[in-house]
Amino acid sequence: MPKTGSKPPAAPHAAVTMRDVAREAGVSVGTVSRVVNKNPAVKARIREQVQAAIARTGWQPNAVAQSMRTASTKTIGCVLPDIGNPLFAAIAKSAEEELRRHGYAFILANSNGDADHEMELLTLLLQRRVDGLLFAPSDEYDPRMTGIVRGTRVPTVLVERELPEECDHVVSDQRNGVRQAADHLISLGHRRIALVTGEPKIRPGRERYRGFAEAFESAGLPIDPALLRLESLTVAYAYQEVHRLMALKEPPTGIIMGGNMMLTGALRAFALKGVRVPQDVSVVAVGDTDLAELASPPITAVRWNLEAMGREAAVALINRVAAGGAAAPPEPQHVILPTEIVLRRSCAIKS
Amino acid sequence: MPKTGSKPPAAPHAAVTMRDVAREAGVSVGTVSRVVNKNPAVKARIREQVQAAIARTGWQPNAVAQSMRTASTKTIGCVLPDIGNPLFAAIAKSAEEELRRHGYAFILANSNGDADHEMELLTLLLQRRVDGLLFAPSDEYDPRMTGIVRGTRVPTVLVERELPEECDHVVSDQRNGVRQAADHLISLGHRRIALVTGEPKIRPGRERYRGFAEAFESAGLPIDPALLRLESLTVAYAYQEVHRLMALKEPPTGIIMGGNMMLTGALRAFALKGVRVPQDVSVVAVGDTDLAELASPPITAVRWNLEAMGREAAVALINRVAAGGAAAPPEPQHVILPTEIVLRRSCAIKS
DNA sequence: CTGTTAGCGCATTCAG
DNA sequence: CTGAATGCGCTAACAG
Repeated sequence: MPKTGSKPPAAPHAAVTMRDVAREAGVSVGTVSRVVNKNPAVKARIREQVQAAIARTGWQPNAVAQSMRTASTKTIGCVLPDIGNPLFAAIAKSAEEELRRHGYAFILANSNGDADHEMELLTLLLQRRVDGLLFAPSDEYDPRMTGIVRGTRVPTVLVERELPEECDHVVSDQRNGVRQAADHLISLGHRRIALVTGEPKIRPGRERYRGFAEAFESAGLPIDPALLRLESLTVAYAYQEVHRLMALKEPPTGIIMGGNMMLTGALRAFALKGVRVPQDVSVVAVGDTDLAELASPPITAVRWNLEAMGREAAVALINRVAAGGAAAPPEPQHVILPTEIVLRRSCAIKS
Repeated sequence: MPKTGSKPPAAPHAAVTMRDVAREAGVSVGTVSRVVNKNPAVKARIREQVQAAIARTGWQPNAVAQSMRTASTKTIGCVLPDIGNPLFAAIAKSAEEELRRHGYAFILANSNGDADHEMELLTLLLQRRVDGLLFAPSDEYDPRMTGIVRGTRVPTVLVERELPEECDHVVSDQRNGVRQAADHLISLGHRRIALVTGEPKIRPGRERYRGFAEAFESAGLPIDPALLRLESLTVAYAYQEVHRLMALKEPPTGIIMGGNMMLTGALRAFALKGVRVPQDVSVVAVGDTDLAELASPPITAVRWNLEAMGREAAVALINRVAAGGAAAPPEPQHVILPTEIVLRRSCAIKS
């Protein structure tokens, strides 16, 4: 078979490399590299030759080799408790979008709120040399976690969590949100108000309780500790504790569900027991969802901009990474997104 | 200052490498590599020395270099339409979990159902040399997409999509699900039944219509084309079309919302117009959600195991990747997960 | 303006 | 059983 002008498109898929392109174009690998990296110091004619050769060979740059050489992976690692929670799904989605617009890939991992597992994930991501970390730790006081975050040179941005001395963070103003929720119920005449939310080991747990306490304090009212359920953010916990709360001799007349998933548990408990909202109990959800909007009655809820959280976190990360430890402000940057309360029909005047 | 036995933990963070560990342990890099890779042909004593040196230096293997050398990234790329949709969030979550258990990292990207964007994402992931692809294309007939999938050597598993000749896939039996939904409404005496779902360019759109048609055919009933709305899976489309449907001179007496997000749109439309379920219209949702369960009345829904979808897809991928083009069955493997209908209180007998 | 070359950090021959 | 040497694919000096 006589040799024709152009070779077949490389061997049966023996991973075509830059060298193949160079040979095909009759130039050196350095020149191919320059064309790829848009170095302007390449003559137009040569550039075209190279581009043609790239097209002919079907070569695609090997990002692994590029990372090896440049010590930058253009990859962000993201560790969240649970992407199945619409809250984190929304944050991950908008963060991923913003990051990709800037050329970063997005490695996602779920910790399930398990600190041990979380350590493994962080280690894994660091070994993969991610350029930055988007992170919502399960326990802000875990010394292993703080050790890693402090020890690494990889820029880290926290979402809905804080390590104020160490990291940038993007959080929502849960304190004010719950404060408004409690104020609202108090203004309706409620005095026995329950708060069910997560532990103080993460920021939302602390801030929600704080907002709750502020509302009572400024109203000159005492908090009944029997109505505080501060142990978990899960649906199951919400279900169980609402159930118990409503079985009290003196049940609360108002309940604040301090967690995105928790309204589900509360509504399940109400359905089971035939509790009517708002006749039997007034409810405020923290975290607005389809369910809050479309339940009967629609549930008053505290909301904030999740899409902005992800985006802001991504922007913060990009700034840090781009600054490369250089021009970046040495002090951690903290952004706090506002919350607002959406009044619906789940809260009645205390009779 | 006299030299003490152990050096300071490397320079102020000059990325410690295997070479540093080797020097510290007084062995060669080859030996360090063997220890790390658990090569048994290393004397216990040396192994311990090396491990001590690793601990002392704080060295972490550089996964980028490993990938470069081994031509395997232990990374799976995942392109889904929208991680904000709980359906895909659940799939991504369980897939990620299974993959990580097998040592794979998980790069996630949202296509937003945009085919152009999708091409870029695929290209990006391929350049990053992912070991496999978990993918839900926006349009099964897009020739650019099929070209890439066919052309690459990277194993690809589709979820809720099919390219039966090219790829493994994991899908749910939407045809049967909608068939059951329609059968149910028909058995209740309904004849004017609307179906609102997505386009036939992706499997769920095709299969849902097929199940719908089967039910009518086997009941010997005609389909009124005016009640078919087959153009999109979005909340906005659901809202708009339900609105229009209920404004018809002869509105449907039953509606099947053929898409996970679509019940939200339907309930919004009902709320706005004061349409009562099931007095004014009976409703079946395809895709079970908190909203379907907890709405008033609770909505009859078709459901399937999302967690299994993600897991099965991950397993299929792992098998392909591990087989490395070798022992894997050459024919694509197809798994179809069953659906079931959950009867609730949203469907009434046609008066 | 383009070619040549030296590594990036590691796994893996091949010697010894 | 361990050390030395090679190269994965690419970028960035440096020469010319």
